[in-house]
Amino acid sequence: MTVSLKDVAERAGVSIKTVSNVVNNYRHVTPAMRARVQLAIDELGYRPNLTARHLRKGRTGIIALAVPELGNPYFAELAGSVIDVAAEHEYTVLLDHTGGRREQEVLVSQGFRARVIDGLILSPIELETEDLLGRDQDAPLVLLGEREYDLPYDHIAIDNVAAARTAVRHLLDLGRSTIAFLGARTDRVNEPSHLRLRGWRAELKAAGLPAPDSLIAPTGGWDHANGADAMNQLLDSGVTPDAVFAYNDLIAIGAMRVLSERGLRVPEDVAVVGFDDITEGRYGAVTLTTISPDKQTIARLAVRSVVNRLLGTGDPVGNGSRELRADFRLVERESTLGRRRGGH
Amino acid sequence: MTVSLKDVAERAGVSIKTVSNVVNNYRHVTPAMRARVQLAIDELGYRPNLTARHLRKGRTGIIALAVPELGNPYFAELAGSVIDVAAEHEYTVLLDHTGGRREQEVLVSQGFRARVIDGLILSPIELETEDLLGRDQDAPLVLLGEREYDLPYDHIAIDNVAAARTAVRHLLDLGRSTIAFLGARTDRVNEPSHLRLRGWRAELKAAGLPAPDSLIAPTGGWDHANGADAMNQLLDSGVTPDAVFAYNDLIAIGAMRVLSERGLRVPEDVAVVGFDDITEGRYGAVTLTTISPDKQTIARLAVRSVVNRLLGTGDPVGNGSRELRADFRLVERESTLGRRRGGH
DNA sequence: CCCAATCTGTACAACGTTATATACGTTGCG
DNA sequence: CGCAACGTATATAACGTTGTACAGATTGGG
Repeated sequence: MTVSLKDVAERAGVSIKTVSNVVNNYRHVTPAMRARVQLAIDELGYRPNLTARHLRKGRTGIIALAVPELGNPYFAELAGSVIDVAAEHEYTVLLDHTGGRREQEVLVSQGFRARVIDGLILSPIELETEDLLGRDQDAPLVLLGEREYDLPYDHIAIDNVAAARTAVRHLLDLGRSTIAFLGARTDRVNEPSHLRLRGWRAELKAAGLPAPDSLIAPTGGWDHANGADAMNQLLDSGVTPDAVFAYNDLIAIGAMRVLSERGLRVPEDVAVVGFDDITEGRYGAVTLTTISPDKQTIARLAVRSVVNRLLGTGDPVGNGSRELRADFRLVERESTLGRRRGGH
Repeated sequence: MTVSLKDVAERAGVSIKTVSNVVNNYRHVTPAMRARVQLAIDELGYRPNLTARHLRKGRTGIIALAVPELGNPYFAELAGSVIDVAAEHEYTVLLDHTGGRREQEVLVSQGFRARVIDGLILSPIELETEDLLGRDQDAPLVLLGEREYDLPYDHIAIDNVAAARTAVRHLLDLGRSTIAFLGARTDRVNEPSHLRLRGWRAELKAAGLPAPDSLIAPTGGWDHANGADAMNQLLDSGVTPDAVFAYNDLIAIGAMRVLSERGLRVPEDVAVVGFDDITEGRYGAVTLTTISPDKQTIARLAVRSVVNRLLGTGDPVGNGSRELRADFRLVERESTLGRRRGGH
């Protein structure tokens, strides 16, 4: 059923290796010979067995991408970009999601279906530095996102502190002064690593405003429901901010729903800024002002980092870690500016 | 660096095959021997090379899932489910997206990184029957979604006609009579395969109402922007429906945004029903009534179909095609019922 | 106590590919 | 003309695993 090099070789009356040479476009093959072999290949419909090739070469041509949750459009969109960029480099993407659970993240970082992948792009949530210390995988690892590690792996992210400050500044410029933060981590010890929260604090301080904990609404997760819960909790606690900066767009949108339910207008009563720039934010009843990370660049940097390490090119210091930065920009929409007259 | 059966065998002072037997839990291995080998395995930190195993066994343990667009939350959520179910069966998922382009779909169906995958789950948009006729892949193929093919492959979907009729009936029950359809295909010849449109027509007819083409708004794609465009086009054409049934949730949400921009209230002026039940629909200013397909079941059926054919179990007629149906239900929310008093 | 049946472990080949070394022609140059 | 240098194709050995066939050890029944 399945046709191998051997079959083609027999048909063309040459050796197996010659067929292999033709398939791999090696030099030192006469055009006549090439044509003859190619004919046999076409006639038999030969296609290389990648498993065998990879066993021999020690590479599989597959890189894994592990994100917390595919249901979060940010990660789904990012995954789409990674798949496309990987394809440009002739790599295929094996996708996994960790649910943001440390246990799963460790599992993935340690081996992930051992040795079937050449490299790994991981977007961790709960993973800790020590989880990666004992890693003896030869497959290159690239880390994505907000977390910071002092480890010899490339890390790709936007400048989260600067981005958060930009968002808060935008709200300050609009004359808001009581700016809540929605979506802080509560389950981790090293809260300092929460860069967006740090940016929120820094910008408020720079403006001479207080940044009390009462304005911080923690969440257990990062989706609509968590945003709604956090907003309710904040309002129930007696605090009524005139602006909200959310950890991500899903939380922001969940919060906006609650504001609407409680009769508060966005942005007149409460202005809202999110983070991620997912498509969803562009089509609500009130479109969402948000920080837009350059997902294309993030995907490109991540794939390139893995591929370069595999090829041994690029960074001469093969083991050093690098901080690779992607751009971001503030996209101003109705949740802070209000709806422009004239409709569409 | 990488430790193989050979290394373990040398350390334990046994043959390679004995180590293999231990690894694979074969019977006829004395407990003493098993312990001795296991010790060596642990000491050296041996882990099987899956590439080699798969070359030998002819299976890779990887199934591919190809969806039109990961940016569409429906497919992202479905992909998440497929990954989970596949993991239960000890399969890993390789993910690709086709952009809904026929060319890509054909490519994927024909080989997709030839021979590296054991099976394929494909959700086609533009693919035609003849594209699959010449398929000589041995990897089992399962088709997902609305399209109908007369081909020897399992097909998994909900009853789209019935679902569409349920949605339209809901609108009729609310007293609406001018019900538009948003998101018809215009670029295909065999429009008859558009089951949701068929259901819309059938239910209107059953109610003794006309189903004129003027109430059908075609779209070029299936996202928010297409829905917004279609809604604008429909209203610009002078038609003002009192209800809209959209091909999917993204189109419905895009349409709702336009309705709001044009000063039409949902549901008072125009009631809206979507299709897919994506999370996004639960958190807008007006939550979306929608048809909710059982994604879990779809994922389960799809993976099982592939796995069963690989194992040769299940369906005794190995070549026959089967129509596997998943359930759906109508989820009634504010876009048809209005917002309940009392807020949250 | 012997022979057959069973249990335990081993040697070898194979999966399909590519790398290495080599054989055999051709050229090219002094 | 002779020898080096090169271009072209081949045979053989891996990559790491598992299936097959078999050898040696153990057991059981008569």
